[in-house]
Order: sequence, then C-alpha cells, then structure tokens
Amino acid sequence: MTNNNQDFDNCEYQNYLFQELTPEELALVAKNKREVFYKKGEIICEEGKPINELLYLKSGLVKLFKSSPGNRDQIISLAKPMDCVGLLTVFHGINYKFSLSALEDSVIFSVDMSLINKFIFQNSIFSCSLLRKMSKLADEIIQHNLELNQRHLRGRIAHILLDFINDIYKTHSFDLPISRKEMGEIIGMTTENVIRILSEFRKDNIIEINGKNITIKDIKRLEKISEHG
Amino acid sequence: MTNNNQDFDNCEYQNYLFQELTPEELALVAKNKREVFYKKGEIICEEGKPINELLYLKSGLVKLFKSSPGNRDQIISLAKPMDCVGLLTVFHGINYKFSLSALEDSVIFSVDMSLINKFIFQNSIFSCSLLRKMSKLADEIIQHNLELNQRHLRGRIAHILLDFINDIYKTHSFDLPISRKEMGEIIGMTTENVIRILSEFRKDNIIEINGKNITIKDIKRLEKISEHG
DNA sequence: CGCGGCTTTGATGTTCATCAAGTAAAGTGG
DNA sequence: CCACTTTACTTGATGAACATCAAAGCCGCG
Repeated sequence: MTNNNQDFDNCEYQNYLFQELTPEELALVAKNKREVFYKKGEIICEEGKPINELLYLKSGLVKLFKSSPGNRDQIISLAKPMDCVGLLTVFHGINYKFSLSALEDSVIFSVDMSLINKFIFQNSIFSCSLLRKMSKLADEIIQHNLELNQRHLRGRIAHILLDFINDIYKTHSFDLPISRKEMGEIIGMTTENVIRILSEFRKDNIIEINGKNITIKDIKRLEKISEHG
Repeated sequence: MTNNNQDFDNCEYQNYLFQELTPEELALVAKNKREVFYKKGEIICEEGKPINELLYLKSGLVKLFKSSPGNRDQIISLAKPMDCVGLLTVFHGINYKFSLSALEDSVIFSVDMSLINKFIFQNSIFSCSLLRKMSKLADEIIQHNLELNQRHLRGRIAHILLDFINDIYKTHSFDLPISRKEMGEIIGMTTENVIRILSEFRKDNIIEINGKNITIKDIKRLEKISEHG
C-alpha cells in the first residue's frame, strides 16, 4: 500500500463530500480513516450489522442490495468511485437495513460516524452539502423505481444499458462488470429473460455480445426502446 | 381562521422538525409562515414548478406522485399530518420533480426555503435532525418499493390495508380516503384488479366493504397474506 | 332526470416467471 | 496440465399472473 496521505489527497481532490471540510477537519479525517480492499464478490457489510462508519468508495464498483429468501436478491443501487456508499441510510437506525458487496475489486475508505457527526455539528457547509447529496440520491432511487414500474422488460434492459454507457463507462463498448443474474436483480426480472432480451437485441443488430463484452451498434434504437417500451 | 400563533404553538408541540429550533427561530417561522387550505383533489404543487418553500402538513392527507402519459399516475408516498411533504427532494435541483395533491381537505403550512437554509447554517441540531428524518424517509421509500416488487397482487393489497390500519387510522374500521384507482397507483396495479382482490377478501370473510368504508374482520389472515403472498 | 365518474364483474390476450435441459466457461484438486 | 466440479450462460416449452377490453350498475351533482 502506498502513502496514505498521498492517496487521500488524490481522492479528496475530486470528492464532493470532503471538499467542504476545513484543513483541520481534513487532517482529522486523514488520521481517523481506514482503507480496506475487497475482492470482487466479497461482502462489505451485511444487513443487521451496526452502522459505525461512513463508507466512501475509492475505486471499484459496489452494490447496495437486500437479500430475500430463495436466492432472490434485489439490488437497490450501484455506487461508483467517489460515491458515499449507503449515505442515504446511515443517519437512521443503528443497524444496516441493507447489505453491500463488491462487484469489482474495490477499495473502501471509511471514517467513523462519530467524526462525521462532529463535522455536522461544527461545519454547516458540510451538513448542507450532505443534505443536498442525500436529496439527490433519493431523487435518483425514486426515479429508478418509477422507471422500472413503467417499462416492460425490453425497455428495462435498454435503460440499464444506457446507464452503463452514460453514467459508468462513458464508451459504447465495455465489459459488463456484473453477471446476467445481477443485471436482473437491478431491474427486477429473471436471469433467463435478461439473456433472452439481450439475444433479441443482438439479433436485431442493436448490440454485439462477446461473453462479458458488449458493444452498442445502434444507440438511437436503444434510446427509442428505453422510452417507448 | 383562528389565531395563527396559537395554531402554530399547537402544531409545533408535536412536531419533530421545528422542535429543534430556538425560541428566536420559532418566532421567525411564525412570522414567515403561510397557511393554505386545499380542498380534496386540489393540486398543491406541480412537477416542474420551482421549489421555494418547505411544506408541512398540518391536517389532511396528501399524495406525492408522478404523472405519466395515459392517465397513469404513480403515487410515491403519502404524507400524514405532521409530515414534511416532499422533504426528501427539496434540497436537490431548483424545480419539483414530482407533484403534490390533496387526498382529503388539507391545511399546508409553508416556510420559505431561504429561512430553512438559514436555520441549517446556524442551528446544527436542526440540520442533524433533518439528516435523520431524510434518512428515515429514504429507508421507508426503499422498503416500500422492495415490498411491492416482491409481492403478488393479493400481498400488496393486504399490505396497504395494514398500512392504513397501523399507520394512518389506528382502527380496524375506516373510510378509505382514496379511490380504488389511487389505491392501484400506490401499489402499482390496475383499478380493476384492486377491486377484484378486495372482492375476494370480502368473499373470504377477511374484510367487509360498504362503499368507501372498510372493516377488517380477520387481521391475522391479512397479515399472513401480506407476508407469504 | 340524465350525465359523467367511480365501481364492479366477466372474458380475453399478453407478458413474464418457471421449469427443464443443454452448452460454455471458470475454478479446484490431483 | 488435465479430469472434475461448479457456476454462469443460453434456448425452448409451459402455465400463471396480470393488463386490457367490454359492459353494466351505482351514485352524486348540476
């Protein structure tokens, strides 16, 4: 592991959360923080465990999910680097109501909630920024759910592909970080149907599939399917 | 309309939001606040309109919803008296992403966002309380969506009836404040199926229906249906 | 009293989950 | 490095759950 302070400076640079802190507060964060590496597939935190820290994703990809009986997980949201994982829920209740696991090799950077609470009390710019971020996250989750409930399966698949293109990978050709099963868990459908519809898109010449790699060939039609079913 | 300050004192008494304010701040709220009466069915605020005020429901029942083409609204949440309506979304973006309307005759009490922001900056107990409330609301909305996606129609109807019993009316016999159509919009199903399943429950001797009035006769079975499908 | 909206029930078709079965890929231990 | 096991992926067939369509009764309201 390289110099921690160096790392911290690097990630703080882009970070919309900690940038509101004063130099003194940042020093406290640097002293308090822990950095943990999680291998792809590893559980980061489980439902029911106490909430002690604010988690911040430095690199990788993480899913926030709820597991149900019968191997039926439901993914609530994905966190990208520079996101605060589970920010929405850490201020309510003492235990996690959801679980977190790494979709790719990830580095999580954690700070004690007691320190975060201290900052909230002494730095109003910071707490204001938290309020804004939470509001944004809530809007996104609500929006996501609305979109799911309105779309048929084809529309959902189109929608999630567009998300990967626009929000995560910023390119028309990428390696899917998640299995077909997990894709189904994000958009609420079975693995079989995820595959079926991806195959349809391939036959219709909208995408190209090579195992985990997906290339978008006709984004206009994908957008049309995402909107009009 | 009766004395405003008197009203304010009455509602502040139970209010978890404003109770964190100092007497001076409360005086500012009392001076700034507006109180508006909305008739059942009236639109309180529409998607796309600027967010200028924090709304607080004094009496009545309000729905937060998103409308879609084809007379297909989707209800995101209901607000009971003493709830801050749309609290989750007011700190992000300049325009409402959702609409609000009154399900029953309602009194809304509004305070300028500029004042709320002032309090956030000067009163850290208040902002901390806001964070907790938002976290709680987010948890509830996420939970609500998870439950919907996992249940079949019978389970959803059972679930929403239990919500009315436990959260809103606190009695086993109540007048439904909403139409069958709105009930469908909360739990994501068609009006016809809401009616069909309510009829099934009536035939199975679980509930009694007299127009808008519903009486629960067998809450144990309702709970069982809500949990196990 | 008649019109429009809400409610109710039945018949029909579509969408999607489930089941089954087979292939490819990816770990695992010798 | 190769057999072996396991996990992920893929396709088809079937049935269940649910939306849609249609039609009729009910109720409040001008």
